[in-house]
Amino acid sequence: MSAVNKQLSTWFSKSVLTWYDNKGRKHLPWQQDVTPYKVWVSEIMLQQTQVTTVIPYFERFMSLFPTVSDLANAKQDEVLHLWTGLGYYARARNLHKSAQIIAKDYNGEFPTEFEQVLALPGIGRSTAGAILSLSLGQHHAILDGNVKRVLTRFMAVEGWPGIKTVENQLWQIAEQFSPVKRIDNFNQVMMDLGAIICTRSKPKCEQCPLQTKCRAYALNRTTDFPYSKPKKDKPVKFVYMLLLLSHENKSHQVYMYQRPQSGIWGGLYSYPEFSDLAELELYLQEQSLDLSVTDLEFNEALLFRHTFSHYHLDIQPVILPIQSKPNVINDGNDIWYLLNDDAEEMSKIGKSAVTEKLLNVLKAGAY
DNA sequence: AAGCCGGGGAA
DNA sequence: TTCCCAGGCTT
Repeated sequence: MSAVNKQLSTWFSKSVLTWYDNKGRKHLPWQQDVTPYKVWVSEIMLQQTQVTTVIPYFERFMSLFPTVSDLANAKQDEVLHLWTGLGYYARARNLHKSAQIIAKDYNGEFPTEFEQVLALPGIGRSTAGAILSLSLGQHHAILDGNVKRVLTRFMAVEGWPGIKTVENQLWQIAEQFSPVKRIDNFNQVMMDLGAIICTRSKPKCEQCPLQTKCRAYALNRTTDFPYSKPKKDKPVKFVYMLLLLSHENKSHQVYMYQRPQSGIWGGLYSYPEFSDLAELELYLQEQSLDLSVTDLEFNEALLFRHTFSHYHLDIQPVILPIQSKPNVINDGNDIWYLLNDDAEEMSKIGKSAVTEKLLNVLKAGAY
């Protein structure tokens, strides 16, 4: 394992810190009146999610939950509701869970020991380092997607960073490049460089403060790094989604149930799913709806594909208007969701983007 | 080490 | 279409 030359390390940090002073980002919402809480929330939201997407979510979140205690006292549904559309909903559940731990074990004050922060659900090594360095100036390295890109290119690190040995190597380089002073600015500028200059495609090497000593640039192989993940074909899954529509008291309502905490869309409200028509038929019988699948007329034009990171999901919506609500399905863990626009604010529930899409289908169909 | 977990933007 | 993004957790 080759240690990084001391001179190179000094040159590296000095170069990027000068660039930070001139071009670094200093006006992001979570960079104003910095606190560990704000940095924490932003770091969680920014996991696998781009800055421009996060900003409006962050603003709403902070105005609803200004402190850790506010978050801890909130209902999980409120938190998931604010998270609707952001994805990776375990982040929201863990954020909420952590807030309650902080309220209970740390009197509502965000912990300041690395090990304590690392122990909170949803916070790994990089996020813990980011929170404590950016908000309190503690000396920890970070290794997110931006830093990985900058470092793999600068040092021409071969191999996919998902492999443990490569990742360990990157952590070592990250630590050796970290300056004793201005660790907060250093970590910030590493992310800035990765986001603004050392981009995935078409990196702006002409503007890069590291260009003269960048190995990938010298080799004319910038786009080789970081090595991409070996690809695998995504499997295709299929589901029917049942949109049970009730029309009562001049209002349209659709049946939704809360999904289990684990698995896809954990804790979010969604529609009943069926893998085949036999299953759907059985469900209708159980609900005493006096309907058979032969009565169903689903519009195949409504079929659409939703793609996850690891599989494709083909979704066939089945819209089924009914005269009166069956009293069998209501198990206390479900709701009849009002379709009126002004009713939306009343239902503070977490929904997936797919759910939102189907709600729009219903509204477009004048239901 | 590999799989799971979302959604959107870029190319 | 595919790929990746301020990753972490589970198996």
